[in-house]
Amino acid sequence: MPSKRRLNHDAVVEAAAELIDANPNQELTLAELARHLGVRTPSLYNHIGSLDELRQAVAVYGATALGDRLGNAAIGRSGASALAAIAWAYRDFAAARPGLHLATQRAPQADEVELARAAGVILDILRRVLEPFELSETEEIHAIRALRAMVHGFVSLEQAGGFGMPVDLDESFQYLVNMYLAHLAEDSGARVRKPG
Amino acid sequence: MPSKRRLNHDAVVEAAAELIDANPNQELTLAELARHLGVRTPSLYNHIGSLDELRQAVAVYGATALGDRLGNAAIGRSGASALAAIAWAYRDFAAARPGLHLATQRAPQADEVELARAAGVILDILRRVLEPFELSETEEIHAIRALRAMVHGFVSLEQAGGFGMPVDLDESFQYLVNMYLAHLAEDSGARVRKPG
DNA sequence: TTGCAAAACTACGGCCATTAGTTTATACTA
DNA sequence: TAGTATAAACTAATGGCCGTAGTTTTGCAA
Repeated sequence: MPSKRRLNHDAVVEAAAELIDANPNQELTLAELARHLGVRTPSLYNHIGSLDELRQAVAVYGATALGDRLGNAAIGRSGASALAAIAWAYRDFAAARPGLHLATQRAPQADEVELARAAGVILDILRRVLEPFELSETEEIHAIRALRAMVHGFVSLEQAGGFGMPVDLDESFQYLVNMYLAHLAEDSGARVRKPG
Repeated sequence: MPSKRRLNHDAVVEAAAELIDANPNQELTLAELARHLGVRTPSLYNHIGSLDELRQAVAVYGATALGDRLGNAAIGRSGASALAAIAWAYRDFAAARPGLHLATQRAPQADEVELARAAGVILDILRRVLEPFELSETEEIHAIRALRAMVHGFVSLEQAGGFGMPVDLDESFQYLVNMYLAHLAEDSGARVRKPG
């Protein structure tokens, strides 16, 4: 028997995240969320400004959760090992919270501040993990963009059911990660081997 | 002065594609499409079954257009040159028709037949272009998945505004393509160099 | 010229987001 | 412990959307 006065902003955002994880393909509605929370739709407006604002909050929530996971994955590792762990942690996150991962993609324009902060955390993690490879500033950005594109693309296609062939997806993902690490080792190794 | 009896299924689908290209971020509505076509919303139902069915038709239209572009890009090229041309053609397509590219992603479940056909065309193009590398069946699938993931991921992040750093995006894309081609050459080259 | 099929229309129902105004529960104060 | 203020719930209502039913109109074909 739920008493009144039990919701708050975070509880609504987390419930929305659960809802889209349960049904990643259909989009979030306030009506469905209210039903799920045992509340009338207008009551949600005591805690959120609008559906769009809620979507933004969910995106921030997802980006923060993702950053936590990636940061944890990198603890105690360095170099190629850390990069591989991060890549797999990203894929694990998307598998565990598919709706949240999707919601994090659709970038809203306004109120970028919080989302940018969450994205900045992830960027910092990647930068620190790439440090030992001693890339130039430009190369580092290329490398970060490449990693993000590869991992995000693979996971998105996988979740959309875009990979139909009967070959193990884990192996394909490992193939992709290996490609990235080999390229990085080659670039970095070439520089180390040719010091002056 | 538009006369009556001028719409048909293809015209509606193409108008929908134009509409989402003009506004890739907001989703397709029949009301807006009808306004754009100078027609009342129910009139559209003479040519489509439902909004969902229209979305599927737009996805098929987009996948077919993409397949055409990729096929054209590969004409007269082979090996690494063909792969690079295909990657760039994909990115060009997404830049030219951002809404159509997005619509092609969201894979509907039902009526997969037509979409599967369009996807099969693209798969065949990639397979034929990869032939000279003489990969095993499994390696070929890994290679196709990797290419799709990289290109799709880069383009998706680029269009979502996910790349904020001030470094040229063309160069980053080239970095990614080079990584792929180098990996492929190494694998293939290793096999050729070590024949027995 | 006339008839018919298809493509347009009007009218309507149901669901959704959102706003306005009201009631009620909880927490703080005395 | 009793009273009050605040905030969170509610009901009611609006306008937009998709989709259906039934009607009118158009353009082609006989």
